[in-house]
Amino acid sequence: MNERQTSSGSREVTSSQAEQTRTALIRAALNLFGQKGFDGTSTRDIAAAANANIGSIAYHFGGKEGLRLACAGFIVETIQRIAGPAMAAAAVPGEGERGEAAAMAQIDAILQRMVGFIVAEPQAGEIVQFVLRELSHPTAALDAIYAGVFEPVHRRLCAIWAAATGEEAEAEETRLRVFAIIGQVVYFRIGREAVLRRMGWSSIGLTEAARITGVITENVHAIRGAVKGRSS
Amino acid sequence: MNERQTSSGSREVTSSQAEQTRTALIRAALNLFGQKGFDGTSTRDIAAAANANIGSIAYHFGGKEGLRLACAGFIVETIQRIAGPAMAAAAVPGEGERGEAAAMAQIDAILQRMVGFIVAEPQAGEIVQFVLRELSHPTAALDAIYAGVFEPVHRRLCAIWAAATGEEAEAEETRLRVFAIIGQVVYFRIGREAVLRRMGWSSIGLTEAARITGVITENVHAIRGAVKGRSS
DNA sequence: GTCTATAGTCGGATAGAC
DNA sequence: GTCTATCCGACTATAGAC
Repeated sequence: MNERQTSSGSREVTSSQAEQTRTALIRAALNLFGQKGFDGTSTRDIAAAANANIGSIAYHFGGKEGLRLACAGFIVETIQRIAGPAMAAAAVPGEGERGEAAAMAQIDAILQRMVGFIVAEPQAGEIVQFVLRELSHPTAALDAIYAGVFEPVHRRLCAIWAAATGEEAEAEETRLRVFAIIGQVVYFRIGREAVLRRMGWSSIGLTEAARITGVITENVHAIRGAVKGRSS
Repeated sequence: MNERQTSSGSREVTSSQAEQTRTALIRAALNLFGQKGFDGTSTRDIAAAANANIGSIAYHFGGKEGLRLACAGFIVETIQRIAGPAMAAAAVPGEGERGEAAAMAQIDAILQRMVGFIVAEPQAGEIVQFVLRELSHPTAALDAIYAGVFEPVHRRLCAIWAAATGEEAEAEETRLRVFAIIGQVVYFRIGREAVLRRMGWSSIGLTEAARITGVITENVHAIRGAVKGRSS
């Protein structure tokens, strides 16, 4: 019932019963929202999946809507934890031939990670689905995700692309170009069902992801070559 | 709008009262399903938007689920009516330098139309949204759309791409490449909300669509150059 | 063919016991 | 903090009047 921290020494890692229920609810909700949509998911299902009771949703999040917002926060944290270090570590290289080559190498690495996470990672499915739904019907949850993920990642990619091509990082053309590159990756998740049928694949695992990465990488290098060649 | 034809001779295109209600329901449903999702839309709303009564849905389509399937059929008809002639008229050119150039010209034209329709056309919004939802959670409606739209269009594009590059039309690489190209276009609809915010646009109209088309066209030409250059 | 009334189900929220 | 019982509203589907 009333769980109290024993006063003996170090506190547990704040995984109180309350916190456990909270995260269990978020994970269950994220999973179900991604799978069946916000409207298609009942709070009863969420509570059942989280092994919690219905009332706890209202208690912890104020209601279903609050739970959605909490999911957005969880997504931002997750992505920042996964992609944050990789992005930050990849300092934008200086100018010159060597810098450009280094920038392209970074892009290659990022593309591979993006395909791996967005397209092939089964665990990411729920996150991607959730975000896609928010994109087509924005709520307050999208604001958090845009500010915490979309904007910084896109800005970062623009900077690296600029370093790889000599273009202006925040030029309209650069921003559009980066969107087009992201689109190549993302479509393999969104159109996954069509891709599977057309390719005769039963799923997108490591093998298939490698094929996709190969094609996209080749495309991006070709585009970079054209952009660079244009200015000289 | 709708031709009022007496049922003398011509097909069932006659707009009897029943047929009128039917199509009004489909259009309303497509709009609302695309906007708020299948689960998020009530039959009451659909009936109200179509100026029909609730019972008529059961009468004409057997229920909400049947209405979804009818929407899929409507989408297939619409797309085939719009894109069908353009696709069919564009016969795959022969081989040789001239044929390849002609194929690229066709691709340019198709890209422009695709961006115009998918990204900028406000009327297409509901169709695109509906299809996206089906893609992420396939029902019987997707089967109809895949067979009637996705498969033929993608196959056609592969053939044209093959004519433009000398590659094999049904090679795994070609199919993936075409998906990547489509992805560049589609993302500007899916990620529209993110694009708008990042670009500082308030909507995607003719001006913005032209910018997008410009970038994507340049990308595709660059990719084609790389693929062609590789084999020689 | 169209409309109304109603049956039957399910969802979100909440009050109150523990 | 957690759980149960319950209210109220909204939904789909259907039967039957017109």
